[in-house]
Amino acid sequence: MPVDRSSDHPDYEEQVLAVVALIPPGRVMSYGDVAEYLGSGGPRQVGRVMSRGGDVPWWRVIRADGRPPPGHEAECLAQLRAEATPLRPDGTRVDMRRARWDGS
DNA sequence: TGCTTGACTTACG
DNA sequence: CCGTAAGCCAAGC
Repeated sequence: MPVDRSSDHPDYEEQVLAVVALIPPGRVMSYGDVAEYLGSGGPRQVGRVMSRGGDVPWWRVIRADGRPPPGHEAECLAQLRAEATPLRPDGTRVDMRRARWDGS
């Protein structure tokens, strides 16, 4: 009989991590962007996977307002800066208009 | 079974 | 710029 996966997504973590790994240096995606790219779940689910951690450039996934996740601001900004990611003049947020990656 | 929590987002004041 | 409110989805207790 067909497997009921209507509420079963054990591979979701793999999907999210795969997309994050595809983000090129100097670019970023918001949690909502990753969710939309996958076409499943939502920003919170992506955030949940990211919080679990993974061998991916997690710093390239930030909030929609261009601000890094709480508790990782310094590390995230350090990495973004090292990769020449377009930052706001204040240096505390990312210039989403330029840094946002659409998957091209 | 039901409420709380969380690396979210958008809108309003 | 900051705080609050509502919407959102899955996991944990």
